[in-house]
Amino acid sequence: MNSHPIRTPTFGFQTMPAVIRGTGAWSKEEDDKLKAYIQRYGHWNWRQLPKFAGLSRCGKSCRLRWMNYLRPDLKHGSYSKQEEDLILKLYDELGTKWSAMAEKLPGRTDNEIKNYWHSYLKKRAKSNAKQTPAVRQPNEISPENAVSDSPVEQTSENYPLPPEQTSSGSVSSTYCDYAVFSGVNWATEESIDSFGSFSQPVENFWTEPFSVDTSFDQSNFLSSSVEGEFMSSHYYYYYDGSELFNQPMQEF
DNA sequence: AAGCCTAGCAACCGCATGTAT
DNA sequence: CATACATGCGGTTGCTAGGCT
Repeated sequence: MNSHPIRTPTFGFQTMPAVIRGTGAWSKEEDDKLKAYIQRYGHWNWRQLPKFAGLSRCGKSCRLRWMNYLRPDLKHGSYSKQEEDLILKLYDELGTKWSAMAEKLPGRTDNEIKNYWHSYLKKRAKSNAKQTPAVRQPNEISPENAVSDSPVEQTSENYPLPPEQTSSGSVSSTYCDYAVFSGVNWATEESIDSFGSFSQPVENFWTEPFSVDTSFDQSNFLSSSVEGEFMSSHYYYYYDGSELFNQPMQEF
């Protein structure tokens, strides 16, 4: 499938570029802008982000695009048998709590799981149900499944707390303040240098729309989904595979 | 070859929840 | 405590590609 067709439900295919329209399918250019911006500064405020990233999109749309498609830790492609079975099992336990399911399936998003369920697994579940008539209702917790012992389970309690709002910053951020998105490989000295100094991004960041800096090779940064971490002069950054956090240095 | 149908998937929408003021 | 704002979640829509007739 063409990954970025320009189309609009209202005006028809390719009548108006998405970058002008600000809705519809994302163009390669928009993806690059968003990806580069978040890698450089993090998603400190989704509502404001598109303005600074130079995108004609609403924050919600940017968030969705990042979460469901651009995040470097995402798996794309077909599901393994184990994943299918796990989704079926989780649906049995959780019902339509897609985000909760996504937590147990590293690299998969709630949207993706939901789509996969509706397009494929629902049928499989139905055929299974025919074979085994005594089917539990979704959300009904079975005794054998009541205790989650999934090795990939991680709750917010497992993470260090997100940063407090700093006295100098007027913007609160739940996850990452002007953070460079960090994964392994991308925390090399050269990588950090290519972004510029961490001690000075804030001023331009608040006042200038972001322009994509193509001087670094993004594919190198996106090639790894392994957890990683690095330090700036003031904050400690770490990436747990799905979220980026930072902590004031004194916390460590 | 052309038209129709359908599966798959990206994206949108509205509501719920969490957090700051 | 009330309100506003930001974010997250789940349901739904609509487009494309590919198979079928």
